[in-house]
Amino acid sequence: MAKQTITTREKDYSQWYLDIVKEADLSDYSPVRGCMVIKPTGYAIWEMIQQGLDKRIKDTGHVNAYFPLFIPVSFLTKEAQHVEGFAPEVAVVTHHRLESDGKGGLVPAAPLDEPLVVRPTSEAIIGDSFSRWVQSWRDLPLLINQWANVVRWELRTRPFLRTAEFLWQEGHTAHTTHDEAEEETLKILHEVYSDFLENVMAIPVFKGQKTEKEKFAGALRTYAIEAMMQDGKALQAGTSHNLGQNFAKAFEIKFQGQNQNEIEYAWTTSWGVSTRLIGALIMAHSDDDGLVLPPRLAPTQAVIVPIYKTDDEKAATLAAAEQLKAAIGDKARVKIDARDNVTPGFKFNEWEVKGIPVRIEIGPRDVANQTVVLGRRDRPGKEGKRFVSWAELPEALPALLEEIQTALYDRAKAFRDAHVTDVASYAELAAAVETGFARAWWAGSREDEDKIQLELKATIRCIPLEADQPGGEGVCVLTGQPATQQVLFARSY
RNA sequence: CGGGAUGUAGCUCAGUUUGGCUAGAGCGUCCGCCUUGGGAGCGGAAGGCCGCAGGUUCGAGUCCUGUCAUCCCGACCA
Repeated sequence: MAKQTITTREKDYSQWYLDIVKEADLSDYSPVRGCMVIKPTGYAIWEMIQQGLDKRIKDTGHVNAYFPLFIPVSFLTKEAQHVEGFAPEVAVVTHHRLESDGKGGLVPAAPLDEPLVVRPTSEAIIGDSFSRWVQSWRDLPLLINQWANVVRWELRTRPFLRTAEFLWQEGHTAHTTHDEAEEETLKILHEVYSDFLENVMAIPVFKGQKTEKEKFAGALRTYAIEAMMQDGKALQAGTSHNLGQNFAKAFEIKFQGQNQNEIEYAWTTSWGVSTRLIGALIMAHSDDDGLVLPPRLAPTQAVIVPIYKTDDEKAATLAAAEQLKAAIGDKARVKIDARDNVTPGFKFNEWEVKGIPVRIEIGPRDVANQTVVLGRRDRPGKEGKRFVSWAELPEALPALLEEIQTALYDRAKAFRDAHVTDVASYAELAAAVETGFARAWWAGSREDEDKIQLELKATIRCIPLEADQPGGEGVCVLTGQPATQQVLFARSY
């Protein structure tokens, strides 16, 4: 039987998460507090996320570029809301040389004329570039994305969910009108973020608008996708901001219009998702046996484990494995685990902990019968095992992978639906956020939100977009006033 | 930034209460044999500035002072 090295979700959800990260070999701690080493297994998942998003970003007309890591501190002060939001957590570079202190140590020696901020996000430095790139209406829209690392000196960190340094993509665009910027903001939310999470990561998301209290520092409006984790808490998985003309005014992004001599400020947007998505992935699908990867995202979709005793059997099973891998070709991403120094049982467990969607076993009996055993990760034990002939495998495997993909999405969706409660009173709201999301009519103020956060540790995650809004009118869950919109409350990561 | 805990082998930890001979275990690693359909077994070996600095003492992993770091919980977190 498997050694239990992973804390169960029921016993300690937070520890379970940390155990999965460790046992699946996704990341390692670093000598610097809050920073993280992303190990090859974890980085391979990030590369899959990058590929899927990069394609969608380019398909919607954007191009990649790269902007500097360092930002003059004065840039950050140009947009008042922005500086207020980020100042508490920026890392600052103040010197550029180390000299010996005479005792074997090194001390910073040469102060910079102007301190440099290590980017916590790039609206400022990109706004500065945009101010020079945009002169005419012909220069718009300007549709840029960058893949980069950013630093936010967080006080409390957790692997992938919140780290001092993290990897992300940030899109930055400039447009001629408010409506065009708004359209861009929503297009990213739907066609890039939501599409990728639901169809590739198999994570159902709520798409909605942030309240004034929760929106991005400096934005006109913020939209987000919110996912539910298995403990019923919310994780903001991606954001898309309509920045209005706030940053254009702060950074002088101006253009001359088509039919007039007047100079206008551009309308800009920004949007991003990060390595936090790996945290979302873990908490959406994994179980007490380890990581569970949705097939479309899995860097390796199936592992062939040969089983043998004698040299002859070894030769026969390995040859069969190679033959089957070749027959599958590019229909699935398959790896052969030919390691000779660990037992099949060890391999089974290792690939299970690492979340590989399908395991293919080939032993002497299978060679004789021209079959393999397929085991699916989302259904542990005998229940998920079945025999398939060699001839059927190249078709059966991709079909099984798609079946698992759908099953994972359906399972996550069913879980989420079962943990969203419509609430009509404060008592019901308080009870609902203990175990999941609460949907409520809302007409409260920002102060009312603060009060609920203080008392219930829950915030308004979003005001769901039309598709999820019932329309009509109701009664505010807190104030009893007439309300025209519903919101989702939850505790969040 | 507040509260709690921990720093001893690559990893997880025991030993510290009550100072005392050459600092231990399990896992992992290396070598050999044997094994392989759900984390095998036996034998052998390597591996330590006991976080760092100072102090008390005949003697410090253990007591005292200081310091650094990490982890967990909370507050904060576009």
